[in-house]
Amino acid sequence: MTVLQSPFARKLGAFVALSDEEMSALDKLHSRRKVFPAGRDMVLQGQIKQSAYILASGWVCSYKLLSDGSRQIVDFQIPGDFLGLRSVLFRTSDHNIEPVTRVEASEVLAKDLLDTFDKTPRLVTAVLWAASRDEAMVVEHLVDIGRRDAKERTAHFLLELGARLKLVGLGSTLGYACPLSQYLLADALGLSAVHVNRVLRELREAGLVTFQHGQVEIHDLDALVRLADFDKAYLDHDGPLLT
Amino acid sequence: MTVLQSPFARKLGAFVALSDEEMSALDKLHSRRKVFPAGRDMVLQGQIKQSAYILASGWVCSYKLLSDGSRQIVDFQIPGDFLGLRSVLFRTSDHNIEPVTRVEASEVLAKDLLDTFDKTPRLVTAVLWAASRDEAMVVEHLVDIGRRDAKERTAHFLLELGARLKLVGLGSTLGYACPLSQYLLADALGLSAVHVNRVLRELREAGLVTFQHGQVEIHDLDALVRLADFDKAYLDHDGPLLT
DNA sequence: CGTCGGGTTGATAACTTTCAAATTTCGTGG
DNA sequence: CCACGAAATTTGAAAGTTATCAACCCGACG
Repeated sequence: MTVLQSPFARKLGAFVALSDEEMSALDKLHSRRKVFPAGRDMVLQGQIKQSAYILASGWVCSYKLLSDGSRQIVDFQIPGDFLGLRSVLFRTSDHNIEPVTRVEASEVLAKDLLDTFDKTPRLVTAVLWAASRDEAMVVEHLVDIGRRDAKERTAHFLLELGARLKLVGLGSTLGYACPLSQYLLADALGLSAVHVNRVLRELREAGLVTFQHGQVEIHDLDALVRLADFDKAYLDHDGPLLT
Repeated sequence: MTVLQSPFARKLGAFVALSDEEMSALDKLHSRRKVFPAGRDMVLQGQIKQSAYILASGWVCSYKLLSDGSRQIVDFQIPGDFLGLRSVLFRTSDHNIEPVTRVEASEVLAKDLLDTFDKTPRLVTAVLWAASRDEAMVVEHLVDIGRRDAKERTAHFLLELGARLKLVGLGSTLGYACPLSQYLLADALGLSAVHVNRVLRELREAGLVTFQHGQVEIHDLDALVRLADFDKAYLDHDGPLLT
């Protein structure tokens, strides 16, 4: 067992107990380190032969554009997350990926990924698990937008982000650094930026949570959890299922 | 190559060219045929050790309940779809699955699934692909709810359902049989049933599409596609990527 | 010093829900 | 074949939520 695991390897290891060989196959995927400035898309909707990425630092968002110019952010990715799996598995990408901040990521070529799958098949199962966990998050996001009003929705979103960041050591129950603008938040929550602003004010004035100057501070976790009907079960999964 | 492939095998074959051995491993998963009456849940949120299912006939929906009693339907599954993968991969299910009609399905025990993965690893890749395709649908659903108004949303949903049914031979560009009530539609679209009713009337009166008596009839496909900003790219993927 | 991208606020308009009450459809037993 | 009750659909009116439009403020930055 390597001492210096990548966050990505650690995540997969949570589901499949990885051998040294599998671990080193994962390490090889990290060889093409790249840097992306904030704002310039890494992956484009409709484009073919895209790469995947393993995020080392920074935040990105994946989103879809509609023909009327509006956009929906599907998810944010944080360090340790795997991006663009669908861009590789399908011939053409069905979404865009944009760095929210400056980003460091390892590019994973489609061929390298498929080769790795071929040589170390248990890694496929691990990736399947990781993909399912991502899907669970998208599903929760769907529920959020479909059945919660703006206040509950925003609260839920901030809690989820906090829980995810905590898992990778980037936040605590008290708060976390959050580089998102209210516009990004709006596009993720399916609201207008103006309304997000009002909702954040309400949450702040109610003493629940503040989001200012790139910092989320959770002042009343219990009340927030209650308001948002937040259940983090879909995020944690203890101990490897496959040994 | 077997002549009588299951719809599920055919679907996986669209991504990975399957050997006879892999094909027969898939067939073995179909041995526990079961029947479920409409309305009684097959899988329950929070329950552990659930099975997965391969749907042979009938429709089911997967949904989440909120503490205030409202629910959000995440997706409908139609014959050939694989259900409850996440219930197996995670220890406990994060969603409910309810048959919309009488349903015939093959139960797939967690152990059998993982054994199959172990013995025929390429099937894992195929399942990963299928899961990614499902995720793409959930993502599109998310965009639908987040950024389209009720009319566009409903139109998009009816088109997507049609496209999916056409893929398995259960519908055409002209229409399809649809066993969903307006309540189910509402829970899927994040609307109230009353509003769904009004929107359906508008679509009908505009001469675009009718949904009555369990039958969806598409009267003006072009206009509907334009209204909904529908792009079925996320649904078709021609020819196996892995050979 | 001027511009520009956030953030903030108010007023108004648009969309959707909720509540309440018909009306229709459908399965079942007589 | 008909009657009946339950479930689904339909419609209107009123209330609530969120978007849009239009300013204004502020700090960063060239």
